[in-house]
Amino acid sequence: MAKSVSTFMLRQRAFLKLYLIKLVEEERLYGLEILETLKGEFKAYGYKPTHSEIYKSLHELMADGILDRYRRPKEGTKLQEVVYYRFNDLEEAKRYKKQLKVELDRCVGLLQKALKDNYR
Amino acid sequence: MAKSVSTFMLRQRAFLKLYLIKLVEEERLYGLEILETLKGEFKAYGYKPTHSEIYKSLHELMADGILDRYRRPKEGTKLQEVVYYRFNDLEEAKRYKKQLKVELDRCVGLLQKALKDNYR
DNA sequence: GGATGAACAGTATGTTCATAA
DNA sequence: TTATGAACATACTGTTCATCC
Repeated sequence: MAKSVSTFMLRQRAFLKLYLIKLVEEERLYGLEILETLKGEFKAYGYKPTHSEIYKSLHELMADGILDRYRRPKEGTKLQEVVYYRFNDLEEAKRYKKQLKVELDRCVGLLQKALKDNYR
Repeated sequence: MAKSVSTFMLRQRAFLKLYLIKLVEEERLYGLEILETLKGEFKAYGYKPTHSEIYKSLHELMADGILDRYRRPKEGTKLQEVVYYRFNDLEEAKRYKKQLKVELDRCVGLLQKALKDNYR
C-alpha cells in the first residue's frame, strides 16, 4: 500500500522513516532518544524534527508492516517502561530504502538543476 | 516581510518563484505559457506544476513587491487580452534569489547527507 | 476552447493537550 | 519531569468551479 509519491519534493515523513530504519538497525533507542539523536544529526542543516513527527513516522512504519514495538524498562531503571522498536519485515524495510534512494536522487537532481539554471 | 523558512525542505512555492523571476528576466510570457514552459523543464524530474500553483506564485511575487503585471493582447491576436509580468523591484528580486541560493544549498546538503548516511 | 482566478478539499506537519509513570 | 500519543490547528498544495473572452 505505497503512498503516492509527492510530485515536487519528498516529504519529511518519508525522510524520517528512512533514518528510523537506519537507527533501528544500529542501536536500541526509544522515541525521545531517537528524537534527540536526530536533532543532533540535523542541527547543522537547520532542521529540527518534532516529537510528534517522530512518533507518527514510527507508527507509519508499523502500519507498513516494517517495524513492530515492545515495551521494556528503560535501561538502568527498573520502573519506567519505554517503547523500543525492532524489524517485523526486514525485506520490506530494504524495499523501502531502495525506493527512497530513487526519490532522493530525483530530488537532488531537481534542486541541482535549479542551482545550475539560476546561479552563475 | 519574509516568510519564515520551512525547516525541513524548501516549499514548492519558493522554488517556483525563483524560476518565475528567471523567466521574467528572459522572455515575455503569460501565465499558461509559463506553465507549459515549466512543465517541459521539469518533466524529466517527475515534477509537473499545476496552473494554480503558478498563478499563486505570481501573485505572491506581486504581493512581495517584486513583480507587477499588465494586460496586453496576446501576441498575434488583436482580441484576447492576457496578463504579462515585469519587474517592479529588481533589487528585491536579486535579494530573493540570493536568499533562495542559501536555502537550495542547505536542502541539497541535507539530502546528500541522507544519501551518504543510508547508502553504501 | 483558452486564460485567469477563486473556492474548496485533502494532506502534511507543527502545537497543544491528555495520560501515565 | 519524562515518555507516549492523540487532538487540534495551520500551512501547503491539488482539484474543482466561475467568469470572461
